[in-house]
Amino acid sequence: MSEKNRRLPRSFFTRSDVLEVSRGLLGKYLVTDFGQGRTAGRIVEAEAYRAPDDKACHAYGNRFTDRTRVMFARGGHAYIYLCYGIHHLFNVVSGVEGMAHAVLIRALEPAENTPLMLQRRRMQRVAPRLTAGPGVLSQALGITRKYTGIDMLDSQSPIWIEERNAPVAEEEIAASPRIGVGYAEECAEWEWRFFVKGNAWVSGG
DNA sequence: CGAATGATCGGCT
DNA sequence: GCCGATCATTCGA
Repeated sequence: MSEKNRRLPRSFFTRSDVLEVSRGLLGKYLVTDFGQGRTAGRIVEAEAYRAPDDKACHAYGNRFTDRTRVMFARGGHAYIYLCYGIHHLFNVVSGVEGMAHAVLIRALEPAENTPLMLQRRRMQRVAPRLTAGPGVLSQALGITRKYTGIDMLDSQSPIWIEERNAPVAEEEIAASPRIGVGYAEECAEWEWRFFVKGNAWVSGG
């Protein structure tokens, strides 16, 4: 790995403020390599989820089940689950062990190996629907829920996050309520969705 | 064990 | 803009 492309350290993920981790992930690169070619995208949209007080979080009230178990692991693990029976949604676990915080990655700007992404998406040409949206970006990068629970700081991990020196300035970041969490009562209003203003790859919502 | 419910997407009108 | 797909997970009986 070159000096410019370096994996984020554990300390990036174990910070206690999941909102800071969410904003900090904008401009970082999500990379996968399952042995059939590396694919990568620059993160341009992310949402924070935080137990125990956030009703939109799967671990609300610190609910501990087989599915939510990995959210309680220390920052840097991957939490991936199936949504609407079809879509695999990728989250970055944050906080120290015992804190069930996670960041849903909602959109990527394609950065590496778009031919393989197009093939996985069964698309002919590059367009926003290639990676704009949490379900489609997982498909483009080959991420499925069988990888939930992996530690992305493990050197053997096929999924990881790196810095490539393409930072996002604070003033480029906008916030809004999270998408699709209308059921979460007062938590639905919290502006915990962060995205790069004006970026063409941000999902419509 | 049965029933309800999604942190969505894409096709059709 | 609306609507159906499709299934793991969760909770209550």
